[in-house]
Amino acid sequence: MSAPGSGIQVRSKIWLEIDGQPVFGQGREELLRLVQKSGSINAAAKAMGITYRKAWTYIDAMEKRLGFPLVNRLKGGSGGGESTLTPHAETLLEKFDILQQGFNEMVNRKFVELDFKGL
Amino acid sequence: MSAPGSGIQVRSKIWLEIDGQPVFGQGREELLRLVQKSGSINAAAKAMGITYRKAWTYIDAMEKRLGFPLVNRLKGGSGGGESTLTPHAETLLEKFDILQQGFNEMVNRKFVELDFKGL
DNA sequence: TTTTGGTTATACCAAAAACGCATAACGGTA
DNA sequence: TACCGTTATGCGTTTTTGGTATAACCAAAA
Repeated sequence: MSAPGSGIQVRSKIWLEIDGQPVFGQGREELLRLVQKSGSINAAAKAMGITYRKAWTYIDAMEKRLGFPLVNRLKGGSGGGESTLTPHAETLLEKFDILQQGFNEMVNRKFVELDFKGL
Repeated sequence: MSAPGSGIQVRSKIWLEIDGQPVFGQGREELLRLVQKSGSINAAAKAMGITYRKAWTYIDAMEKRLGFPLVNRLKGGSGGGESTLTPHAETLLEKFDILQQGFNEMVNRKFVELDFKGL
């Protein structure tokens, strides 16, 4: 058996909830950023390595729980369709990014200080 | 529909992983503390409002992944049996508690500063 | 020696959630 | 009108989770 504590690592996460239901977190942030960048839910899903179905479900759930749209969707057209972020979504991304900044680093620093590896 | 941002709240958590598998977090910390206090996995489960089955599964998974025992278990005997924490478990609880201290408060402060309610 | 009682341990079935494939709807463009 | 790539969704399958029932265990009491 390996030495106690080896390979152990700390992880942390922040997310938003409404009525105890998760509404926004790191994974969904990345998804929205990729939609913003690519103009397509489909392309964003591929970039994340998840199915379109899953990406769509995430976005749909977010919007239903928040009560306002995050993505403007267009079906058909020249490119087959496209998706852009609403101003609400942009604001959300901006604030969440600030909220998250530095937290992981801080946690990791404390983790090392406490010497979890040498339990 | 309600005003945007109303009812929204921030949540955060820290946990330990080995090979990407969760090994220790807030729920499991509480479970171990209750085992410590009551001397029984069964009593701890009841106090947390979960089934013995679930509590046992948590502890078993933690031990398997960590590679060392957290709970000394005794079957049978006068009280039917009993469970106590190993020194490793005590150390783990202590360190994790420090790691977690202040984290939630800090997140909440930043959340208010950013005015998520008024998205 | 036998029974009792409360705990640990596990097998097994049910319910729920996640997953992903298949298919329809859509509308510029050629 | 046919085509193409995207959005949208139904539905069966797989995986995960959960809970109930049951066995194993052993000190002490009967």
